[in-house]
Amino acid sequence: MNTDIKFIPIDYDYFDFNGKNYIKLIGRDNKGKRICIIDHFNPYFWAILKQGTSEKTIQKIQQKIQKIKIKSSSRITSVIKTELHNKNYLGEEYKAIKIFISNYKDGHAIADKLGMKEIIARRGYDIRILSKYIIDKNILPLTWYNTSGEIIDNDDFAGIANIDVDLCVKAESITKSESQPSFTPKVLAFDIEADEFEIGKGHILMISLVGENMKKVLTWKHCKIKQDYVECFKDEEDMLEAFVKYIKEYSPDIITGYFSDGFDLPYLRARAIHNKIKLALGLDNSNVKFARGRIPSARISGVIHIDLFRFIQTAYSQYLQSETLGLNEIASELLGEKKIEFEHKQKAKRTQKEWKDFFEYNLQDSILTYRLFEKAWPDISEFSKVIQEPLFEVTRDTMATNSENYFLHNLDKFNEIPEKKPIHEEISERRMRPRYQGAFVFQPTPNLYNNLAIFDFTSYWPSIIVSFNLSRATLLDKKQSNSTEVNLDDKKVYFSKKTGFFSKILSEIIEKRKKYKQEYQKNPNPITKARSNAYKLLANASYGYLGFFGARYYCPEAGASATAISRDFTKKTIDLMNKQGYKVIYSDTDSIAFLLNKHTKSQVLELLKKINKNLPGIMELELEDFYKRGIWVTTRAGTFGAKKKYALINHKDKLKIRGFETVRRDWCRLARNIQNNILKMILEQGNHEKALEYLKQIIKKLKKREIEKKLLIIKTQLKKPISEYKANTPHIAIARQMQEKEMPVDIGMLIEYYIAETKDKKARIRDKAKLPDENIPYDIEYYLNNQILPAVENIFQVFNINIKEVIERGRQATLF
DNA sequence: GACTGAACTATACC
DNA sequence: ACGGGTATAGTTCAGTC
Repeated sequence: MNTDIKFIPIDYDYFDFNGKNYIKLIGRDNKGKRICIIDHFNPYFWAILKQGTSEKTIQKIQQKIQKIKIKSSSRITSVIKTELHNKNYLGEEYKAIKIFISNYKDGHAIADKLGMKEIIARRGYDIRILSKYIIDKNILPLTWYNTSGEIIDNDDFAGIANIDVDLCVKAESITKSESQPSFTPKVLAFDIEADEFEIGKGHILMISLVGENMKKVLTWKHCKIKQDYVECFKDEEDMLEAFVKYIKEYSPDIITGYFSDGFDLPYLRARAIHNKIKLALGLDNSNVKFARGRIPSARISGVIHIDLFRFIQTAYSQYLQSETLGLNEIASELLGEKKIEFEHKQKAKRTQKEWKDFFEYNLQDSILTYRLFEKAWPDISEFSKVIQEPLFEVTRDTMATNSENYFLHNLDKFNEIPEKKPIHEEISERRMRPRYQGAFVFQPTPNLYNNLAIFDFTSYWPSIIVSFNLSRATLLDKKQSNSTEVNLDDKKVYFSKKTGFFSKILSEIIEKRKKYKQEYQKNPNPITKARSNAYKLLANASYGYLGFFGARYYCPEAGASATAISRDFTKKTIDLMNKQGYKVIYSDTDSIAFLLNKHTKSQVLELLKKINKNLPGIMELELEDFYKRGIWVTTRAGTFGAKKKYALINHKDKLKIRGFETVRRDWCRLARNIQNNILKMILEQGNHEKALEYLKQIIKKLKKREIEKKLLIIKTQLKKPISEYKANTPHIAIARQMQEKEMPVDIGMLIEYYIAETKDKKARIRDKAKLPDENIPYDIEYYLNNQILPAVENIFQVFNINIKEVIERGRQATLF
């Protein structure tokens, strides 16, 4: 029976039937029904021919290729057909044979059989079949399609249709719909609590589930406690089975958790195995599968599992203020939610009241995850649509991979054959590469400055890459008549002036970013913002991509050229500004801070126009802001001005603090707060009087032991397994103590401690470091000399005040 | 045993 | 293994006097 439906693909999968590859799309129709579409797809790859190979030879090669067969236990893969095309590869024209094969899994094996000397490269066999399908058939995620085809039943394709959907169709035609109504997926958030931190070691005590019209906590513990959302089961096994049942009933498009790739789903799997039950969450009743990777990604067949932590880490973290990526902190920043403090105790110690709080806490985490998902959905879905990769992939891939995928999905417009991924030896070779020289940082003179402004280059790296056409394909072997020459430390490199596909795609990204940013400003909503943001992230990742060892279009020469060009422009602009009667006081990479020197704001804008007139290509300088005051200090050694460390106040009294201890999470709150307040007082008032008084008061309090302990806690991140540390630092000493006490210690955690007084005055700091709950008095001298004074010393030095002497004088004065 | 500089480590800036 | 380089700064640790 035939049918026509309007369908939106959400999940992409594939399967083999009779040795051939088929694509399985899961999504919804416009009435909200769950649909599965089976589509046929013939994977292919390219054999690139030596330029000048004769037609006759090519025909012979094609005939040879057509006879290739790969036999394995489960299938015979053959070449279905070959086609000859005129293609581009790294910007040059070639004849290339397009080789269609019956099963993509044997692509590598078939490519290995192409030893003919006329074939100079084999490409495209290392692209995932689902990406290839999307590129080739142009069936994009989260886009509506009019689909017609034959309804299939459970017996077809060896039962592939025997899954939990309303309708399964074997596609005959799939065409993009004219109307693209907005789509809201059905989402379920979940979170587990266990009595042991280590995966699988303890029991899962409870699981919360939150969706639209769904708020549940499933448990098998303390069932007497009456809470309407708590549902009680006989044991862990029953609870796990109910968890699976509820998810099936709810039938979500997306299941979301926070760190669920790394914790919740591995734990659930471990406990399911222990209880000898199947975690059959897939639409085909399959188990959760874990893909290889640094953090294994948990995949559920037919349902998109999204670990929000992973997406936030790659897409948001550089723009967030939060010091950790924990759910509570991120939710409080992104949603403005107040944090719920909850102390994780050993199970034996919990009171009835505490169990009640535990249930509520568990539910709250799913609520936060659900709301965070709603907030992130525009970004996640736009990312998927812009990059043209499925939701599962864009939420797991790093920015380098996302960028690369964007390029791969846009190569066809340039008739370009994709470059291959580097393999092991090449990767290790690339990783040995010495660093190339980076951007320019201006050596500031420490002082308090008045009346200044900052210019910065918009999208600096992308604009240089585009304007100078820097890329792998445009890098030339030698100087040509129409090439750009760039001087690097040890050599000269040349780039063609004929615009390459990399620059073209990147300039499109920048243009779209501009366009959607304007659209957002005209019509501010989460979708226009997300679209603009997706292009911004892609543009910003392009420069790092050039130097990344895993990149298909790896080109450190282009990266090094971009920085060489950047240094040139920044320095030239600084010179020009100084000659015009301004005084540049600082610069880092793409920004220039300068004194107005009696110039008016409109004169500054005129200067900006003048500079922009002479900038090449799409390079552009813009005004960041005008500032009332700014302070630069010396380094700790005190001999010269510190780079990457300054504080500014604009004309609306808004502070901008960079690099100071205030913004560093590995300093105690006390030192950070004092420094922040002192910077604020000095910048607001233009002098240090009030700040000095304030400092004296705090030091008095410190010496009288009136400072709360929570202000004295120092937090340091554990960045690798404890055993790999060569130095025995305070945070490692504490981490070891925590392990002995069987407290959870894991990579990525912030280790918290404070410095306590000891009898041995010369004891090492690590020997004085104590866990926060210990009751030994804090070490006054340490907090004074190693926290407070280092944080404020060079600020007062700007006013020629030696703060140590002032404190010492104060001490002697009290003696008299 | 005090001192010094290198090594190790963490974190920020753009 | 899962963008880049530049920069500051604390603590430990090994070598020197």
